[in-house]
Amino acid sequence: MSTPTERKVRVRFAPSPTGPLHIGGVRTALYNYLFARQHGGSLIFRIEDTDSTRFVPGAEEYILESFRWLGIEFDEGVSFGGDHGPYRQSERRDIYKEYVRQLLDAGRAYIAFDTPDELNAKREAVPNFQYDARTRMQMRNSLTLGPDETQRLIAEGQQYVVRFLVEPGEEVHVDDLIRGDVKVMSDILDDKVLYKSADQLPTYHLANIVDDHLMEVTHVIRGEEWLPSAPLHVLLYCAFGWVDTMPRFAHLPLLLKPDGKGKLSKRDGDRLGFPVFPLEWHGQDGTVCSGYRESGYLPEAVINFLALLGWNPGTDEELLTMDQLIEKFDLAKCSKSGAKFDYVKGQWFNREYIQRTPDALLAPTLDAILRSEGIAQPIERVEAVVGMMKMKKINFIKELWPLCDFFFIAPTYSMDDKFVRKNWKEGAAAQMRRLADILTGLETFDVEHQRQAVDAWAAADGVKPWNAWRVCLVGTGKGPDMYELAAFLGKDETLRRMQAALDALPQV
RNA sequence: GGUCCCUUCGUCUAUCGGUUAGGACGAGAGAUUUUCAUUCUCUAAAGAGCGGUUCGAUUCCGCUAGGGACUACCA
Repeated sequence: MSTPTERKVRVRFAPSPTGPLHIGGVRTALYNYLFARQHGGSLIFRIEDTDSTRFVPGAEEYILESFRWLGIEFDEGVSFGGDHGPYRQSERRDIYKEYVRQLLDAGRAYIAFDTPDELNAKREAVPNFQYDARTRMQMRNSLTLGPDETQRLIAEGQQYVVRFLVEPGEEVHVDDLIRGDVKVMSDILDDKVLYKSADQLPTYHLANIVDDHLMEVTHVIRGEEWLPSAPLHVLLYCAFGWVDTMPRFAHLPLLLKPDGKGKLSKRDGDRLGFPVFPLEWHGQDGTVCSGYRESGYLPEAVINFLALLGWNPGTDEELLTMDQLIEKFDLAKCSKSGAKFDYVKGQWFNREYIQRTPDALLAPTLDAILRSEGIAQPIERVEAVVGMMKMKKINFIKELWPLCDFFFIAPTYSMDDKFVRKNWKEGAAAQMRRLADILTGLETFDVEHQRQAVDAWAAADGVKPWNAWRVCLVGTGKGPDMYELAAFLGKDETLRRMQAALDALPQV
């Protein structure tokens, strides 16, 4: 038999369709993707829907669309095909039944009839009650009832569960790629429920191990919240006799709340004003959760930001493309401690990516905003504005509108504006009249011709007309280089605004 | 309560026994500038505590403290 390291790398991301995909889940998927790509392996998309009561319609599609947007690609699984299917656990009932049977026959599991109510009562009555070697002989199960009575109850239609029989006194080792050798005594483990007769489905633990085995998964890369149940999973591999091909584990540090304590949760987004989901989510109860896409994040920025939360390449590089991440990613370099979710830095990543993205790709976003403001412009004009303005201090394209409205709407003039007061001083009106004359005389109204003419005059007369000119064209202290702005507005509009300013402002 | 994991600037982190403990975000200051920005320069800012091991510990070990996760017929 081959060892996991010799086998072709196969990893999986296996969410349960109970709602929108959490940003922590996105990071887990990303690490799996990077790992798979780096090793020329496969990434599998499996749906873990063994809890029929928590199924949420639309969640699966939402998850798929999120990964499409982010550029995380799967090789096989639900909606991708592959020869290890089906990849939806609810479609694998018969497979699980077979393996439950195996465990039962081997005496590694047993049938229990205790109802949820009975168990709750027990937990109330006995402090720290746990269904295990110390207590199982006091419960209603096949061990205490005997085979005949067990068969009779089943035939009678009593609901039951199958529990894993954990032998005490054993030291269980979880060999974790990030944390090293994690030891746990089997005594502290409880006899976990593996299968429920009520819906004919296994629980996570059983389905997970059976599927990972059958799908030939070589590495299980998942969140730290699974570390406590990892020993149980190891024991299951042992019980099935699959230790030789047991996957290697890597438990990732958790994403923590930016403030206070605890792991990042759904509600923190609304509370602190940043998305915790990749895409906007519309719940059935009418609630809407904001998404990174709709908030104006570029997928590359989200990927880069997430990749560095819990891992780093060991160098000072921070801006990394997906290809670079694939090349540099290393599970051994993952940190062990949880990372507070620093969304301010996430915004910085977005700013960096906006500045690196071609104007033509950014223009449609601004164009949509302009249209919502009732401004329709040829897309080339919008693109030009993006080009002039994207170096401003903005984290999102939507922040551009208040900074660039003057491109499309003639300003009003007021001495109440600090910038106007400061720059519409003695001689300003005369300067602007002279400037208007110069501009009027220009045959070609582009940046270079303006610069030549105006700079020559400014140098000869020793004047600095630019700020007063900005008052005329913008109305206040913002905007791009004056020549670029004037060229964009065109000669007519430029002169019109200058005249309007001269009419409206004091003749100083 | 029990079990496990974790602990370097406010935050994300580098350091794999010997460093002026480095970088980034954020903050502050300055320079440049045709406004706002950009860019550039600089500043403040950290090894939880206590014991060991060692010639030498941020680094290895132990204890304490703190944080986190798990403790369902949920994943």
